[in-house]
Amino acid sequence: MPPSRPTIADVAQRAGVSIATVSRVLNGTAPVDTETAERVRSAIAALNYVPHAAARTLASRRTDTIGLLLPEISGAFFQPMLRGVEAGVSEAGFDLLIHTTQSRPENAPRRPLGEHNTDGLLVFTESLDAKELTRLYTIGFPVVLLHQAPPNSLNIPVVTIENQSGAQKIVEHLIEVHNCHRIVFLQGPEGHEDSTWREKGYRLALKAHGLTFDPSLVARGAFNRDEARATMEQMLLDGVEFDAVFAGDDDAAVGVYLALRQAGRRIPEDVAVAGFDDQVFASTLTPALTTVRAPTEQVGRDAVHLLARLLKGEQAEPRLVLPTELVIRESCGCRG
Amino acid sequence: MPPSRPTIADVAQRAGVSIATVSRVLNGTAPVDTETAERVRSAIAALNYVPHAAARTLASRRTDTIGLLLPEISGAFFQPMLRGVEAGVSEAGFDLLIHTTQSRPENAPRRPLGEHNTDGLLVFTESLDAKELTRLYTIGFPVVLLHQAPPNSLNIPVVTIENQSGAQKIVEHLIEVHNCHRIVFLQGPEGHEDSTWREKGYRLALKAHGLTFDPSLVARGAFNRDEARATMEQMLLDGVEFDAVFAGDDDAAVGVYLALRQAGRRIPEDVAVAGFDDQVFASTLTPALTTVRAPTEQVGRDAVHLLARLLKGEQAEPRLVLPTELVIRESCGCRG
DNA sequence: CTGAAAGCGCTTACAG
DNA sequence: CTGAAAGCGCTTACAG
Repeated sequence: MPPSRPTIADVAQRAGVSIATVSRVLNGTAPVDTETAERVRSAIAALNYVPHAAARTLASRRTDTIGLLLPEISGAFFQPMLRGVEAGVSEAGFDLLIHTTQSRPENAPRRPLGEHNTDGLLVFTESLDAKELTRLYTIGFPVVLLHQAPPNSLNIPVVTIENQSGAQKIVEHLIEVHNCHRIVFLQGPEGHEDSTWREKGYRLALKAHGLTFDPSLVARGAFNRDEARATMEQMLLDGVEFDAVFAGDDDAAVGVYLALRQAGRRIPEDVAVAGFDDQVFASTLTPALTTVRAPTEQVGRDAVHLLARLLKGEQAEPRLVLPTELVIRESCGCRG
Repeated sequence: MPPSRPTIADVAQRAGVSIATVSRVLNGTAPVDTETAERVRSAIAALNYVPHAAARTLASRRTDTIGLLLPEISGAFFQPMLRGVEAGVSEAGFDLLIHTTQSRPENAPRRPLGEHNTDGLLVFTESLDAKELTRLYTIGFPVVLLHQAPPNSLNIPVVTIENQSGAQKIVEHLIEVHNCHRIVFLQGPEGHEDSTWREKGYRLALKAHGLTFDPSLVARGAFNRDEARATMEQMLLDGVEFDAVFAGDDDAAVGVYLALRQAGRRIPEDVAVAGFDDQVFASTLTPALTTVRAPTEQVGRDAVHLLARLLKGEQAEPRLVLPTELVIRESCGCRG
């Protein structure tokens, strides 16, 4: 950077004051004579001076920035969450920096987001390992977890949704209203907590209606269209019998639609289908998808506010569980 | 952070070496005795030491991080671009930090992403003002612009797409194949360069076929579903006559669909409709949308590689214009 | 191969 | 209200 940027010393010199004074007018951290302050301000303007954030961070140990760690950013699921986080961050007066874990180069142990460049972190499921989470906890760095309980029962706050009761309700709808008895459940990715809870809800619903759990009806859909489609095709090939599919989430439900359609099974006449999330596209599918609405945008917003409270040193609830809601459309057999 | 993190001095002390040596094994910047290095490495492991990036940045003036500046992140349009950027960044061995302009708190002149925490910046249309762009250029900071020419004819590289010829081709298709004569054009947001070029293409197509340009057929769709819908409804109310709509982009095309449907106009029988981008949903609309495919993911990927070359001090082309392609489906009147 | 020391650009007690 | 100076945690010539 040859012409290079001006430093606080350049400003101080031009204004004929010490760098301490420049720092004070910059941050409003101590009273400065009006006239002096004016001189400093015009020096700043004349030089087009912008403070060097890394230096500021190093000296002050504050960044006014919140970090968001996600596995990926391009999934439709993350859109509402990002919207909520952006809104929350803006309301709370912070800056937002986002990093997606998926884009990490292999075996590069760098930490693009952490205590060195943020005041606190929002961490979505699977995007930080237990070791790093423990390290952050140990040094007292503020973290809020999204859709994931803390490892080793660390006391890290969590914002998540009512997965279990949502799942239970939708499966019970399938059983009670549509008389389904052999209901497939498609699990999410390995170790994904949302999936674990939804499976519990699924099992509870079966149990509540005296249906026995059949392991051959459970398989991995990975919350992913293509994987769910492949799994469904395999079950069809294997001749597994079923009259409904609870796809785990809406993305997987789309894969189920594709597989069933290709196999000539009608939805909902031959097979009822249900999703989870109520993503934007759910209502535009044919038939419109019956699903569970997850307040994903609110999760993002609430997580930011919770973190903001932590940053102020205030007390914060250790666990926020946002309610989900049944959305009955047509894929279960009801009429829109 | 009371228990606080260990520093390089702690590691040095524990390993019985100087901090310079620790730095060397950390960065592999100079040969270190195997045994010494081993001692240092175990000290690092024992203390769970992680270098403080702000300090490292301040001292070394490198971050190994690329910044991406976007107006927003939750639009469907940005998904492929983000995917491309993530892939490119990962291939090039950098970290990625994303900031959305939209989330900036009002009148807070902070710079969440800049020369202090990144080695270079990818800047999408409208997300950085001319003044800041000029400042970055002046200090020699590497920047690549996306879908936007540099202000004040600064020599900043650009990656964009063939907007004009794409637009011209699709409008000519409407004229030549479907005999449309009164074609509405919906402009993008104020000052949006993609829109300017697409409008030029639209006008060229009219001109090439001897159709006169009618200002009453041009209105703002803002590349936005709801705004396009409202605009379309107003035109319908005003009794403007037209036999086709080139919506500016696919999002706006959805708004056009909604407005036309509500007014009882059939697509394509009464009105032909065309979009731009070929977003994921374009093929699933009813009728399937005729549009122009924009290589948005490739734009993201190429921009990263261009920036990476800049960072190595290599020469880079000042302007990369990726080709677009006509995608004929049903909304123009062709049969799928 | 290794260390002492200067320096990166700021903030913040401490004096005055 | 203002300045001199220490310090934030690193990297990197410079010596040896």
